[in-house]
Amino acid sequence: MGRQRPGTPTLEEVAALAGVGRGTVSRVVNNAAGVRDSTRRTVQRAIAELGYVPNLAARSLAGHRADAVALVMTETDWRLFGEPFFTEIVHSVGDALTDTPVQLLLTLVRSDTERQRFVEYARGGRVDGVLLMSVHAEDPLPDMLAKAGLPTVMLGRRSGDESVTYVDADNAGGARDAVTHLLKGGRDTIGVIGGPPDMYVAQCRLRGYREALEPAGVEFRSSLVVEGDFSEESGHRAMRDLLARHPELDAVFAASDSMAAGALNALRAAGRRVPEDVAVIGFDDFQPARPTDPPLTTVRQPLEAIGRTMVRLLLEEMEESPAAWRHVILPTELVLRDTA
Amino acid sequence: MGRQRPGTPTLEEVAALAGVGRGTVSRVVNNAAGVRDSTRRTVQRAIAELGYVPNLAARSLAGHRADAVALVMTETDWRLFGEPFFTEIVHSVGDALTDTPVQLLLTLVRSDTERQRFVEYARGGRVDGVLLMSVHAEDPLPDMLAKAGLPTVMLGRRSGDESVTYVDADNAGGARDAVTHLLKGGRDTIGVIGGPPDMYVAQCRLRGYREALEPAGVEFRSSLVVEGDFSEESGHRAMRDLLARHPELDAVFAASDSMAAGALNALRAAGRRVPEDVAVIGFDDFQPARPTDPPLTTVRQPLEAIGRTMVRLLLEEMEESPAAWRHVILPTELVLRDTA
DNA sequence: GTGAAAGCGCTAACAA
DNA sequence: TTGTTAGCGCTTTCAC
Repeated sequence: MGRQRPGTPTLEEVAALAGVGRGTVSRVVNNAAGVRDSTRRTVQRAIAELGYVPNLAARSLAGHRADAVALVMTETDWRLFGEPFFTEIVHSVGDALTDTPVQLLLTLVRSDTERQRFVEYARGGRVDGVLLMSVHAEDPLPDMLAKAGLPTVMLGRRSGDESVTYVDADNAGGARDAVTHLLKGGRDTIGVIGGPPDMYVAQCRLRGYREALEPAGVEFRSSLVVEGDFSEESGHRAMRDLLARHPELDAVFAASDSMAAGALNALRAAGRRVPEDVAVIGFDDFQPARPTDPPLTTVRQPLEAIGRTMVRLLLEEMEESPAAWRHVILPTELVLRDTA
Repeated sequence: MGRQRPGTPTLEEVAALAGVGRGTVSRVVNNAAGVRDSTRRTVQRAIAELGYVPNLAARSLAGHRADAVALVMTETDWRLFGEPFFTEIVHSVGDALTDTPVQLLLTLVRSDTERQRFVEYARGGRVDGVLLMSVHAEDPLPDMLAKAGLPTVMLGRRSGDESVTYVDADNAGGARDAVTHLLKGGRDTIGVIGGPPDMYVAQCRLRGYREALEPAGVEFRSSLVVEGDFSEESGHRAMRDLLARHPELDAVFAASDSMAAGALNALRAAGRRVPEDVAVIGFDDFQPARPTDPPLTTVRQPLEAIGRTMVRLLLEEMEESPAAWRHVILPTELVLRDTA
């Protein structure tokens, strides 16, 4: 497991070649002020000549920082890897870090072994902060990191009273908007394809559904609620169940776009026209699975803003460890794409 | 950008509490031999009491290794993120590392800035080796890493005479098998949906197609070749072009499963029955995009073995930097799934 | 089997 | 503006 990369020049050798002290070279390398321009150039030449690259372990040890942050995906998130949701978050996090010297590290945590390994990695000082995509209520990782005093920001929350800094979308509000839109369109038998009930995000979206029904005077019926797992396949299955139970339904709100896509196909297979007979609204603003799919009305999450905000909060916590955690909830937007 | 995590206990404090020397604690922490069992237990108790976690920067600095490897995805690979291809590789790489103390770091390189940042990270000694998924011919990253003396293993190769250690599937052979199978089934007007011509993997798969035609006495016609970019959409488009040019074709070999899925839909939209009228074979053994899709005959790459082999080669190069690079080509397998 | 001591290469504080 | 110096916390000889 050992490795050597001998022959790597050190600060000291650069200093010797440039005929200056170690401190000066360090200042040049770190772009610090207080170095005469001519000196700086001399040093830069020496750096180039030797092909000097700073030893990051030494820098970390002396400087008490790693200049790196981790974006952790748990087993659960991993399934979302393919979703534009995930892609966009990673992209926006990456974008938010481009102007900093911070390296972004994606890590996959699938088992307790890996969880343990990662915690040791993080506590060992290899990263200055952690972004978590995990949202499952029972995941101990957020608390392990928080207990270790590591700046941590979560995407979404595990429950209503989350004790770790997080950024979330207004899930209940988005769902409310979607269902209200359907009601205004004259639909009143609206099925719901919900997410896993143990995920807070799913609870919120279901709550939004109920909150929209009330002011419209439409009674909530639990037989109109079917449970999915955010996957397209589960949406398909759920839609078939719903149709069997309520052939008369005229609209469906799905808690994710993947499930909405599955529902769409199930409806078509059953001979229903979408959206004429049954309107479908999804959540997340993923692109349709196939280019041949019709555009779907959906609740858009501001993914770019979510990623950017997560980074902002993390960097802030890294600067000055704040006394308390903070929460940011970002608004969603109903994107109408149906022709009917 | 600064950060502190004060109050973290050090080796020295553990040694003091346990009433032993620093060296002994180090041996215990690293599970090294040569410590009396009773001493070991005393030390472990002290470690637990203090909640000691090794400072990885110090360990790296003194031990000349990082106990971490990076799996780099370039912009190009990023699009594959969603594909089971990618997922499986990452999983098998992760699996291959579970029994080692090596942390796997996924990193995304989208721009020259990020490329530069990563190279500094790697050359700075934060990782002991690098796994590359990039396969584009013009990517300078492999050479940058090789020049820096970093153990590097690529998935796929950039050209026929690759100068960096790599693991690849037998792409030409797999394509040959697929097309031979079609020919044996009595199909002789076989369209090809190829990948980007600047990618070696695409060249190999196209070559395999030609190699299969020859012994069968079927003439190669360039009008039967259409270029895609591995995406489902490009497969759809390509299939329409092919149909327009050769309405009489009775089979299609697509250089990726995504393109095969796109082709499948285009064929259906054109009223062709699959596989009765037109047989389709893909490559990669991705799952069909939708649960409602019929199973597709495909050329399976041994993804698990590829990931495992990459890790094995990398660990070997990390142990003893070898004099020369090595190549491993793994066989593919034709998986028949069509009913016809 | 164990302790002491010499670095690893850098940052940052302090002198000059 | 620049050089000097004291660590950062660990691994690894080398004595004992």
